[in-house]
Amino acid sequence: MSSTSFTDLLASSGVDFHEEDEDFLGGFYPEITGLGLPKFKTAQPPPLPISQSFAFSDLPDSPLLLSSSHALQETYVVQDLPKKKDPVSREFSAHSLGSDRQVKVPSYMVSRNSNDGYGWRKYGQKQVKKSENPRSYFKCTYPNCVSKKIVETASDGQITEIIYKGGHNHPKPEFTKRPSGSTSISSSSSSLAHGRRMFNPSSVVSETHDHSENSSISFDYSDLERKGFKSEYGEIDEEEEQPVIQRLKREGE
DNA sequence: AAGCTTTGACCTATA
DNA sequence: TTATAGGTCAAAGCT
Repeated sequence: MSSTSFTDLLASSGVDFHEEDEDFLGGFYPEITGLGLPKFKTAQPPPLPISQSFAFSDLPDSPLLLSSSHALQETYVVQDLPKKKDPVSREFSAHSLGSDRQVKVPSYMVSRNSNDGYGWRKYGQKQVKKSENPRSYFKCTYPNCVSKKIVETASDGQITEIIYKGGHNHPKPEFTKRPSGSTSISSSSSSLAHGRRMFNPSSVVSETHDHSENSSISFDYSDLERKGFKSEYGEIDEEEEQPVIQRLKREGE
């Protein structure tokens, strides 16, 4: 348990990226809140193109997480392991066990462009002290959507951490507004139109610190899952993520 | 022309 | 109360 890999977590959760997308949606219960800290095999990020394949939408729905009265701020973290220290452990002890809910997975579970199916607009970048890498701040471009994410990238372009804040109040757009995109984000958007696997923490909840919002959590999630997830998952473009996932599965064996 | 990124300045929370 | 760090704004330029 102490050395549970992310793949192990998935496996132990009955999750199969390939064949059980629906189960994955509803059955992914990462053991991050009490027992050991998931130790992902992130010692060295693979040099291959990162694929946004991890459906974060599952994480917040975990009863394990939501059962906690401390399910407050919606924050998900996707992080790659830095050189030495073990930020996963740090972060988990600092957040997952506390009031914040942060979930970390290897960066190779996330596309280089943080392609999660939504349109994001960068509104800022900052070099923070706690990390050697600059953070980029993104907002969801969907009208009235307050969802945000913070992406930390290493100098080599590798995403080392992604933090999601707030929730989308809308389903994942089928198409983005810039199919001809010229930037990294936009180019990622072009693949969004292919209906990639959604990465949608927000459809689950909106950013709130109010416990009463938990009611909306289940509502949003179930609603979206019924109406949108299945159809979206049904047309997943696995061109990138499958190899990654297979790799993960192999590593986890 | 619209929408995006960049980037320095400003605002705010926290110790 | 103040210093610092993190987060956001908004103008300018780019695609």
